[in-house]
Amino acid sequence: MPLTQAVVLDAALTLLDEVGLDELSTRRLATSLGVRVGALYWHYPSKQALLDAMADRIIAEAATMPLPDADWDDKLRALAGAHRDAMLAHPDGARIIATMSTPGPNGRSFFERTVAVLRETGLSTDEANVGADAITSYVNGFTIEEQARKIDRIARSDRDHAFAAGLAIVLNGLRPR
Amino acid sequence: MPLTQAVVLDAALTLLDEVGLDELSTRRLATSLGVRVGALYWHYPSKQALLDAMADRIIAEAATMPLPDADWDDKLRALAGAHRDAMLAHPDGARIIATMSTPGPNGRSFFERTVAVLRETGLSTDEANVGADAITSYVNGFTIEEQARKIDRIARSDRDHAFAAGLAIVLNGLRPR
DNA sequence: ACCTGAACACCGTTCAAGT
DNA sequence: ACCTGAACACCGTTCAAGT
Repeated sequence: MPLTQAVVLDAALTLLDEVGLDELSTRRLATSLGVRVGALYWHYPSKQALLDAMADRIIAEAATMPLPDADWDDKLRALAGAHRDAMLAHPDGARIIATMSTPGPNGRSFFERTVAVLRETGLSTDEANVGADAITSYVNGFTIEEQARKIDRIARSDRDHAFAAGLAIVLNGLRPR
Repeated sequence: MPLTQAVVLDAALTLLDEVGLDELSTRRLATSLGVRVGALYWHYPSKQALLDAMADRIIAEAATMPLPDADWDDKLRALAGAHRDAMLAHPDGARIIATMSTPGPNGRSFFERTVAVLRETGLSTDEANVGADAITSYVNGFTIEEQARKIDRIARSDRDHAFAAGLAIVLNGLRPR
């Protein structure tokens, strides 16, 4: 059967999990699929386009995760935690998100979910966008640093605690008064 | 005269400014210095080691910038702004910081300056470290996103405003009560 | 429509040998 | 001490030609 975008994408994520981003070459990917390199370019116009698709797939889980029926801050904690977990689920996941050229549909819908929760607290659209930007920037910044430099050097539970403590500061800054 | 680490580093930053990170190869760098590729490996053990040195040089300006004689939040705004400006001063500056394998002396001393300001507000060492982590993560996350995707698509003044608004949320979360 | 074959123009790194 | 020459083992991308 012929290749499809979805098959190439799945193989790319599998290869990422096996070898990491630095070893993820189009040629290795082609070999893993049993085709020649050139074949990939019929399905994706460039390696970056494939990386963009991988990035959007990585946040897909966070974008579709069910929200807890709880207070606004618990909802935001759940969203931010799912965002971080999605990136940590693959080697260099955060770096792939950080380097993507443009956010995909899952990335945008994840962001809109955060905006929606903030609107529930009484924020205007502009204020909610700023708030979602602050949370997203914090999560991305923390997780990129964490995944690039702390993995296997600091225990996961300690990193979870540090993440929660910083998030608490951001959420505290968003608390309605 | 023979090459030195400093000369190689300066040439690498110049080349970065000219062609960006994706075109910054050891071979182009060697050509710009008038030597063969192998010569670089006498001064730096790997390209990543050179990128780490570039990262630490990029934050150097923020690490040595004089602090305003003002309130704690104005000091933190000055530090965070200098941090962002330092990364924006070079193409892909934020990406180089995000991808560095380990923070250098300037990066660490910049972080310690942030911690010191937070301690002045009455926070414990642990609390100040969490706070500095939150601010740093926010600045890195915001600037990576900004530099990767918004440069030349959104006016600098609008990006400055968005940055300040998000930072205000983080600082608000750190306000002593 | 989808892929192969083969090329083009590159990479980062190593290391004996030169000076 | 510092660099050259030359190689090793790769890259991403393109595109005529095949099926």
